[in-house]
Amino acid sequence: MMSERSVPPTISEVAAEAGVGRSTAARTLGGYGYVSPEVRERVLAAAERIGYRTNALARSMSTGVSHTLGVIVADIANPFFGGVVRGISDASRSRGFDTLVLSTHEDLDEEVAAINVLIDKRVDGIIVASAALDAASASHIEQARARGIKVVLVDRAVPGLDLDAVLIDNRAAARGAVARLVDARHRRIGFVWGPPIEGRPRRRRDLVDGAVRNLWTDGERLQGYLDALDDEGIVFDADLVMVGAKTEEHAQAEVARMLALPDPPTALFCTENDAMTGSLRAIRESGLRIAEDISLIGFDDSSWAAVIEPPLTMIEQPTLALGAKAAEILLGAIDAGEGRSAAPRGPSAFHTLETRLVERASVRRPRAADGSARRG
Amino acid sequence: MMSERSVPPTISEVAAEAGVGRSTAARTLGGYGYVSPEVRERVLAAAERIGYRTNALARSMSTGVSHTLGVIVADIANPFFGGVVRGISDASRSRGFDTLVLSTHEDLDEEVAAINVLIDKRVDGIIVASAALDAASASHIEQARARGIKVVLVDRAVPGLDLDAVLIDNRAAARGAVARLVDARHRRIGFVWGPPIEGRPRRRRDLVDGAVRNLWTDGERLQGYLDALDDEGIVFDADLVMVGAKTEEHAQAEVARMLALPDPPTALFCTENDAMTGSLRAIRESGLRIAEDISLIGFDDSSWAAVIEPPLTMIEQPTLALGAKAAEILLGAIDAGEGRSAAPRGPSAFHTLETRLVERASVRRPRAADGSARRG
DNA sequence: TGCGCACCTGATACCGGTACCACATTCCGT
DNA sequence: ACGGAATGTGGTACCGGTATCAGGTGCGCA
Repeated sequence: MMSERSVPPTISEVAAEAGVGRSTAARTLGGYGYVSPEVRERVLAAAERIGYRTNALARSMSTGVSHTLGVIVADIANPFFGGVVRGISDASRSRGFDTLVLSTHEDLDEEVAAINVLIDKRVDGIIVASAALDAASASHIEQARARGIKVVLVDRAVPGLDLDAVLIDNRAAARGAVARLVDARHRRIGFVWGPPIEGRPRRRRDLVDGAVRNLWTDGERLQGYLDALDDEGIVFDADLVMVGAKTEEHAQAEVARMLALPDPPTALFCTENDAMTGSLRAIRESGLRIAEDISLIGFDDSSWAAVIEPPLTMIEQPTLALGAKAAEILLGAIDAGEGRSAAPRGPSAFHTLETRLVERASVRRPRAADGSARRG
Repeated sequence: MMSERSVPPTISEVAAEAGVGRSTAARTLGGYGYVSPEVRERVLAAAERIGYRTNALARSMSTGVSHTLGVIVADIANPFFGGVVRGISDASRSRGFDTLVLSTHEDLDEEVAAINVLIDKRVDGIIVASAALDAASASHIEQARARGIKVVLVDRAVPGLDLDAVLIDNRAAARGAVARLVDARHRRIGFVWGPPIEGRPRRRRDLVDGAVRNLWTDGERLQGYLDALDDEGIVFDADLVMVGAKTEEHAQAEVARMLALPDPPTALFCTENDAMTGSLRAIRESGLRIAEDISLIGFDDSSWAAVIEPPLTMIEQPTLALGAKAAEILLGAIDAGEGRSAAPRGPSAFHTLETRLVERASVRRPRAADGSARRG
């Protein structure tokens, strides 16, 4: 046990206590070099006695490695990122790495600041769910790389950046979900959580551009929705996609608007948790019943979705796995980079993890399908 | 912009580039001491040119402060802790501090390891939601304090430890919720998420001991339940409290058991999110309707609770504020401790934040109250 | 007995900053 | 013209580790 002092003991004090030289104590405690069994024993006992703990900062200083990973996400309070961070944290800790988590509130400037903090703290690698939309706006990431810090992207790719990325196939997942709706004979399908553009565009192109220009995942999901529509030869109707602020309140308003249309949607595809709750509110207000009157599929499964009445069909993302995989790749790159600076790095790639469409009971045939089906 | 090299430039290189001495460069870049305007300009330009960034590790080495806070929670993927961490993170970043987050999976050994990591990394302060139940099992926390690291507890107090703690009044919140149920004429109220003890104890004492011996918050909430019962002179029935594994599945099983009782509960108080979803599953299976057949109040409000049918009455915890407050107190203590080691520290205290009972529609009078009320 | 070689230990020069202090200017008042 | 303050700069000793290397000891073998 250590004494009452509030300044932690150093290796020199251990050496003094054990009656050996500083370097001998350092060798035992650091686990390198040669020390005779008796001396080792003596040093260890002394260290124990005065409560010695290695100063990781000092060690990092001389070795040049910090055994710390930086993680940058939009919002740590979002359960999706919570899962990702936990996956990263568990995977890296088992390899002896700690994680410094920074949350950017989906703001690119804060992301740049976060990268700088991580550079300053000399982290060995960075995992980032970047808000950058293209290589041009991702120079901060290149900065980090130029300093020898390995970077891997998670959840969101940055088109044009040659970096490993661990993702789900947002486009395919969306397409699959919408296809499921079409299979159930829906032809009027609302898309909730669209691009935050002003006014109501009529051309698909404007919509896609708007989405892509705002958040990578949203763009992909919108594309998937469009893909599914195209697959089935359903004509696109701009009135059925939400535009504007990405808030639960606005989602509710937009869904209410869609529901009031002369030819309202019979199904809704929600790309996000708050989009789903907003939709649910609008549906309740309108007096419609889920499944019977309107079908629903959402992104990001949660325990609640399974217990509400009726239970909701949802797309499940492997959050923990996303994080764990990103950490593995990053740690691998760090190990590889140890030997050489411009190591024989494999080509960077997208690592796509599987999503799962968890079918429950919120999808049913529309009451009055405009196609061949007739009222139930 | 910096060159292609992957080793970051140091202050000496900036000095060379600017044609000044190392200390002069250090003084300009570090913002201390005296430098003439022209030289300052020259140094700044040189730094900019070669892309210099201060090595925070080296700085921490000489100054002894790391401007980093350690945060230890049970599970970063749990939305409750997600909110707390975000509160901490936002509050401390605005004061120039970064946060190192460690997640312990509710395991005391991992918590001890986490504390050691933070000691090794020389964090300036630690915020911990400890799994320790008393001072005896919290020696790792004392260790950190003995080394001059300030510690504040969040979410959970550790009886016997003289430390600041930022909490909600779990007992009062539970009591209030149960009182609300009693007001609605319920007398058979189930308690979901009890102590993980084996067998079915009949005495209150055993239950409380079991709960307290497992997790501080759970013990408090159970006490609050008991308080409310006592207030209203309702006899305690051990059959109405869940015991055993704290999982959604087991909660479901226990609620199913209660519902099958000859005199089943007419209301349920759930102390946790998974307890609530487990209960909801059991209720659905039994064919009962929420509110009409069985009333419900749960802990930890979420957007889902507001949108399901009927919307659920829930206790809302101020997660962000809990984290922010803890960070403020810790940062304050760090500032104060700067001057003197055994500073004129105010007495440590419990800082209790308000919870709110968000009344929605899951509480109604029982169909056939055994007291004065009669079937609706 | 002497030599070489394992075996073991302590000095010492880093890492990249901070901070103190000595020293060199310049400028001013007297 | 000279002492001394004001101003500005560079030298250098830390912080607490790591890592290399020189050197001391004791042993075996010729």
